[in-house]
Parts: sequence; structure tokens; C-alpha cells
Amino acid sequence: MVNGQADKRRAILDAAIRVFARQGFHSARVSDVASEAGVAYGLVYHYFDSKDQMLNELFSERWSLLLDASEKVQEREGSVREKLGGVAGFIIESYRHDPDLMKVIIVEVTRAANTFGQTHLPEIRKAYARIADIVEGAQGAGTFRDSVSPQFAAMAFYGAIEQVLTGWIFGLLPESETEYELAKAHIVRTIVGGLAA
Amino acid sequence: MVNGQADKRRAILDAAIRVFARQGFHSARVSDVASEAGVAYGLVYHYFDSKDQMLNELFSERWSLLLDASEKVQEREGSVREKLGGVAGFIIESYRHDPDLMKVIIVEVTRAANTFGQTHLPEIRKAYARIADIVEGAQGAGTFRDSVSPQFAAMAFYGAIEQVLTGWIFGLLPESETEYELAKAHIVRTIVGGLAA
Amino acid sequence: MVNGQADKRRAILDAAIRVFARQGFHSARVSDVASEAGVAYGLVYHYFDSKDQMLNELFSERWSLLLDASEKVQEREGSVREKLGGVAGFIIESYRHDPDLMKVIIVEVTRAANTFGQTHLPEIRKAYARIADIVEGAQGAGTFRDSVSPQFAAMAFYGAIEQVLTGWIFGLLPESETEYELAKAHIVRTIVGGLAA
Amino acid sequence: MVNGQADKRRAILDAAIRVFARQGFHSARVSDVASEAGVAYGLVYHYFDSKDQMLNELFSERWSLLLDASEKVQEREGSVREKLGGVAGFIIESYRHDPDLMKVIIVEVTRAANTFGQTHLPEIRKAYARIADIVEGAQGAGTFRDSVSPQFAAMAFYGAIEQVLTGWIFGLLPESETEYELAKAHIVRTIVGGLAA
DNA sequence: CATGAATGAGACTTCATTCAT
DNA sequence: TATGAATGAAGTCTCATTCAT
Repeated sequence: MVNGQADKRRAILDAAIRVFARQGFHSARVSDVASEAGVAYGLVYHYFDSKDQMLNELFSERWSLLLDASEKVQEREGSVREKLGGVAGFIIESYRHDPDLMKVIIVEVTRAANTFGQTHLPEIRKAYARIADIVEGAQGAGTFRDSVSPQFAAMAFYGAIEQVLTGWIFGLLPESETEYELAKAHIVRTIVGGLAA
Repeated sequence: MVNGQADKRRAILDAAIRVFARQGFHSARVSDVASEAGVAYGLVYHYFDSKDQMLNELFSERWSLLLDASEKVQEREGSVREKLGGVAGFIIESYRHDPDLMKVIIVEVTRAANTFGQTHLPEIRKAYARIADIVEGAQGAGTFRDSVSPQFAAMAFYGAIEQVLTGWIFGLLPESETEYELAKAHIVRTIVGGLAA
Repeated sequence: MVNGQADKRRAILDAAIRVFARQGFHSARVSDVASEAGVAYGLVYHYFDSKDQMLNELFSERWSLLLDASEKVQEREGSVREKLGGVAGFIIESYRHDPDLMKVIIVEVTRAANTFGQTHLPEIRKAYARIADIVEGAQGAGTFRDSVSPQFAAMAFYGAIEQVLTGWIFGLLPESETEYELAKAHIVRTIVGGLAA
Repeated sequence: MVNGQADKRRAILDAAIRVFARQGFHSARVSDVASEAGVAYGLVYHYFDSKDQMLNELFSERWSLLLDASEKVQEREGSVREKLGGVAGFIIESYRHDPDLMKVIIVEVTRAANTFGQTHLPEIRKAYARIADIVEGAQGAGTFRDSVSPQFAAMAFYGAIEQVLTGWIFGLLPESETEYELAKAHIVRTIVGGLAA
């Protein structure tokens, strides 16, 4: 069975997503992941070196998609709004597609300033840089005012998105297919055009 | 000596801030806090019931100040910009005053969706509500367009601020007295007026 | 292929010698043995019941040769010196022929007072008895003084040899073809004639 | 209670000696040591960093005494026989005083070519060097023939002693106060004067 | 014969918390 | 108040062994 191997590995990783999302990485025991996946304890260690490695892999797997998407968005022709909309859209789609995974990534990696955040800082930084590039382009073209640095703007933009996801995660913002679509537009409009009437 | 007591308690709390900021809450041992404070192991348990309680206290202590400030800002006369500027200003001043504490609050509580985040959700929610109130007021007055919900706008605004702090924490944004001042203005201008020229 | 079977089995056993010698029995994993032998994990268990059994077999295989040799030496005509020289010679030749195997035998069995040492005590005891018999014969013939018991003398003699091997194993004594030959003579001369001038 | 601390630490170390001697280091669980000492599991780790450290300390503690004794013996005036007798005597007395400890040292360290043996090789080597020095002195004085190297002679001498201890440990040689005394004399006589009549 | 995925008991180590002094 | 020894539950990781293919 050629997929038997890959399937179990995937099953463990998927179980890890659910367990990490539910209990948090630190409170999640490896045995929780194993039983969630319906496999024996030791099999987890057959496929992964450590509990940490699972989280690392989960993060990198998803984050590299985000980086690829940001890359493409930036290279494509289009207005700033379209480009920033592409980035926001991808992140929100990622959440829509697998909210647990995005929760884990945000809560355990992106904001975990000490352990995993530090480990993946280069990858994280790259994503911010992509956004900053977009802003910088718009400033060069005169579409954006240049009173704020591109890096600052990138942080504000990304932070706004992440916090909306956090709102959904914590149950502070209403969640629905419509809301997801609205959010994409709203985020960009808020950051680009501002809240002012 | 009536202050001897208070001093030791304070010393432990302050040590906890430094240790939690440096190592993260989970990696920090109670003994680390004790030795950072220069007191004996067991004394921590004389003043606090548990390791968790220290973090809870640290959070609530600071967060209540934020709530108070938001309250006052809202009640005071002034433009939306001034009000939002007041909130952003208070948060950034909090970071300027004690970066370690704000780091701990953001990393370990505000974004920790499972444990402490859940515990303090009511308090956290209250802060978001204050911001939403300000937005709602501006929408009622016609100063803000009402295409986005006040709650959504509040999240975007707060998220932008928090991410700027995160940028400082991670060393992704330049940090200086000037930068702090600029940030206050930039955040409000970005969210209220947008990035567009 | 009747030898295909035997070959794989032998390959595993030989690999075990190298791995046990390199890492020690306890630190050696069955998978280490398998990969050293270039066979699959489970095949080890096709040929052997357990990890222990490999060591047991390794020991018994070699030790029985030593017992046979001691037997023959004892029965043969000759002086005590020649007989003891025969025993010492055989042990040193064993080391010369396969140092890893002798290292494993000495380190993991002969001196392992609790586990394998106990298991193989009867076989080990037999070897000491052969040496004691030789000494006893010499004492009966008046060639050796009888102030020490044959058992005691046997231990001293065997211990001297084993420690010389240990010296080679640990790199404490120089090792070369010449040294091996010298050692054979020196050991016997030292024990029989003493160090005194 | 000023000795309370030291007592518990000692008790654990002493318990470790008994447990390691009985079950062997690898088969001994830390919990076995703790319950043998009558203390809680965790207290072992209050006093020692690891299971290994206990063995290391046990070894070094005793071995340094042996080194000191060898040092003194060598410096003292006296014949070679007296000097070698001093060394053999000290080792045998060590065994008489605490057979379990000597068993552990020999079985788990002195002959454990891989882990602990390697760790303590410098200390072990020093002891052999002391004996070699004595032999060298006797060869220089013409008391000993110089056909064997001092190092070789030292190994043979030390090996003979250690094997006698091994004989006691394994129950292969009779053990009694008288036997201990006899052994001291016999070992030296055997190595110095030889077995020949 | 051969493979290597799957199992699960076992052991070390950590560390929050308690307690005697 | 203050100390730090003492407790023991909990969790990660290892690895011998089994088993389905």
C-alpha cells in the first residue's frame, strides 16, 4: 500500500493541528495527538523527531504557501489595492480553509516571541517584507503617501488582519462565509482608505 | 516593617515580569523568578498561590489601567482622532514605560487563545468594546463611514497597534523615543485616514 | 540457496560484534545492528529471538573454542609453562583475530557481574577450572609451590591476561604483532617466574 | 539540623551503591535508588543532576582515595614488595570495607570500555601509572628484571588483583577475613616471586 | 525470506507545590 | 517572614519486539 505510509504521517499531523488548536501546544501531550490520530504512541516518534518538530513542520508547510502567494501577488500586474487584497485574501482563505491550523500558527508561532517565533523569525520577516515591498511600490508611484515607512505600514496591515482572525478565534467577531468575504474587502479599505467618511 | 512586606512582594512581581519576558511563561520556573528577585524559593508561595496567579495579577494590574484610560478617553470631549490617539498613546506609553510587561501581556495573555486568554477574555473584550464605542460614536456623528462594524474596526485598530509593539519586541521595527511618538500619530492616521495619498 | 540463509545470519552476527564493540551492548539498538549489517529491521528477529540472544550466541560461540583449546592444552604432554602458555596464547590469538569480539566478551559478559556474567557463569567457571587444573597438576608435581590455591592462582593468571587485553582495548598498552607475541611470553613468565630478578 | 542535608545526600549515594551493585547500573532505576534510600523520587534530582552523576561521583570519590594511597605508598621508604603490597592491600581493604562499591566501580567503570570507562580514563590511567612507577623504580634498582615494560607489569599486577575481587564478587573464590589477608600476601608473592617453587 | 510500519511499556527528568524549621 | 529541602505527578522520548504485507 503505497499511500499507507504517507497517510499515517498526514493523519498524525492533522491530529496535531486539532489538538494544538484545542489545548494549546504546551498543554497538548504527545499522547493526545496519538489518540486523536488513532495511532499508537510510538508511531508519532516514528515519523517525527519531537513534539516541536510537528509544530515546526505545520508552520513551515503553511507559511511557505503564504510566502509563495505573496510573491505572486507582488509580481502580478495590478493596483495596490488589488495586491494588498490578494495578501489579505490569501490569509483569510487560509483561515477559512483550516481555522485550527491558522489558530495554531498565530497563537503558537507568529506571536510566540521566545521559542518558535524566534526559530521562524526569518520566514516571518519575509512575509512582512513582501507587504512592505507592495507599500513601497505604491509610495514610489505616488499612490501612497510616504509619511510612514513601508515596514511600519506592513506591520499595521498585517496586524489588522491577524487581529480579525483572532477575533474569530476568540468568538469576538461574527463568523460566516459572508463575513469572510466582507473582511477581505474591509481590511484593505480600512488600511488603504481609512475609516474616515 | 510594613513596607518590607510590600517591597518583597513587588520585587517578586517585577522579577516575574523580567523572567517571563525573557524566557516565556512556560519556560520560566518559579525558582527562576525567586532567584531573579533574590529571595528564597518558598517565599514566592508566601505571597502568591501559584505561578499562574502571578501572571494573572501582572495582567490585570496593567490591563485595568488601560481600561481606565480608555474609559476616560471616551468620556472626554474631543474628536475621534483625539480619542483613538488617546488609546493608542496609552498602549504605546505602557510599552515605553515597561516593555517587558507589555511583551508578557501580549505574548502570554492577549494572544494565548487557550489558557490565559480565555481566563481574561471578559477584561480583554471590554477594551475592544471601548474602542468600538468610540468608532460607533464617530459613525453616529457621520465622521466615520458605517460600512464596517464598530467591532471590526476596533479589532483592526487594536491589531495594528499590537503588531507595531510586536515589531518592536521582535526587533523588526526601529525603536527609539522618536519612533514611539511617531507611531502614536501614524497608527491613528493610518486607520482613520488610510495609507492612500 | 542454502548459504543465503547462513550468510545473512552470519552478517547480522558480525555486525552485532562491531556495533556492540563500538557502542556497548546497552547503547546499541537493534536497528543499529540491522543497518550495520545492511538488512532490514525485522530480519534480525527472523534469525534471533532477542537482542540478548545475539550476545549470548556471540559469547558462547567464542568461549566454547576457548574451552576446547584449554581442554586440549591440558591433556597434551608438556611443561606447565607450555600449558599456561597455550592458554594465554589462545586468548591473545583470539584478540588478535577479532579484537571487537573479545572486547565485547570481556566488557559485556566476563565482567558483567549481574546480567550476562551470571547467565554464563557456568561456562566462565569452566575456563577458570581448566587453568586451576593445570596449576594443581604442577603443584602435585612439585613444580609449583602450593601456598596458593589453584583457584586463586587461576584467577591471578587469567586476570593478568584479561587486563593486558583491556590495556590494548583502552589504548593504554602499545599494540602490534610483536607486542602480541611478547605478551604471550611475558604473561607466563611473570606469573610463573615472577617479576623479581 | 545541620547534618540533615548532608545525611540525605549520603543516604542516596549509599543506596545507589547497593542498588547499582545488586542490579547493575543500567537495570537500576532512579526510583529504585530513591526507595532504597527511603526518600521521594524527586529528591534524588535535588542532589544530583542525573543518574550518571551519581555513578561518576561514587567512582571519583573512591578512586581518589586509591590514588592518594598509591601516591603515599610510592613516596614512602620500603622495598618493592612493601610498596606493591601497599597498593594491593589498599584495594583489597577497599573491597573489604565496601564490597558493593568496589563491585560497582570494577563492573561499571573500570571495565566499561565505552561510557564511564572512557569518562574516567584519565583517573584510571593515573592509578596504573603509579604502579608502573613502582615497577620502574625496582627495575632501576636492579631488583626487578627489565624484560617487561613497567606498563605491562602494572597491568598484569592490577589485573590479577581485580580478578581476585571478581572471583569474590562472582562467588568463585572463598571469602573471609582470613582470605582477604592471605590474598594481599599471595598477590604480591605471585607477581613478584612467581608461582614456581 | 524480507521489509519496516506499528505498538506500548518503561525510564529519565522536570518542576509546581508543600512543609518543617 | 523566610528558607530550601522534600514530594510526586506528569510528560517526553526510547527502543525492544510484533505483525501485516
